[in-house]
Amino acid sequence: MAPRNVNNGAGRKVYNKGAWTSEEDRKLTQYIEVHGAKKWKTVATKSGLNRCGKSCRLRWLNYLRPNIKRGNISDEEEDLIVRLHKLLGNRWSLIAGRLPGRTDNEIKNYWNSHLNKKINKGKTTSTSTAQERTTPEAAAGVSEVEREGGGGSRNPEVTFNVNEFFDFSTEGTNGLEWVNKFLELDDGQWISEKRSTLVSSALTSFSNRLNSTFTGSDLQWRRRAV
DNA sequence: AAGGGCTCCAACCGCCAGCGA
DNA sequence: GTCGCTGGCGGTTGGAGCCCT
Repeated sequence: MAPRNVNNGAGRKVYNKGAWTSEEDRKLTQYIEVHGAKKWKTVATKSGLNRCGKSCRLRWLNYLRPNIKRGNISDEEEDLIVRLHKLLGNRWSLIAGRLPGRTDNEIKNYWNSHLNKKINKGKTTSTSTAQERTTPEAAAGVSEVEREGGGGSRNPEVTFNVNEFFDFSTEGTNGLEWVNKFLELDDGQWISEKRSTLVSSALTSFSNRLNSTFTGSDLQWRRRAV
């Protein structure tokens, strides 16, 4: 689909909107390869794309950037998403930060189209899959953290301190402390059985992230949570 | 075969926080 | 201190493709 031109009627610059063309992708990729992915407004203007900076940023982060994994979300990844969602709620960027190569948008979409449905189904029928063992609150988008009086900075009514909970400052062991705390939250036999799988998955995730322990999303969450 | 409904996902939108002037 | 700009986030939308009748 060709991008459509949208006139805002206010005499301001009119940007292309809608699906990106391969030519636009090429231009954006070329520009970022040379100048880097920063100053998105500059990227948008200097790359010769008739797009706003936000649009360029989104396209790069969700589609063009290297090491993006697309589709084929594994069982381990799915388990991790479900568990993280149970704990964190709809903090897609934070969840995505724990799944190398996955974007917040992809996880959000995956949740809305696959997992949410599965969980809702699980609420009515007793089953044994990981995602269906999550609580009704989780299925309704309410995290454990939020239920227990916590949450992120986007909810002013909650007082949960992210830094205390995860203690990022002491994540010297490849950031696995949080995983242990996370897994300790759950009792019951299932978590014991799943623990090794989850830890293994988390290990893979974090070993891939040795060179940059935290993503920008994590850092932003920390900033906001303070 | 057709057309109506459904699903999935790329992209947009509005809001908010950080930062520099 | 405040104001405007920018980047990042979660929620939502729109359209292409698939499925069902």
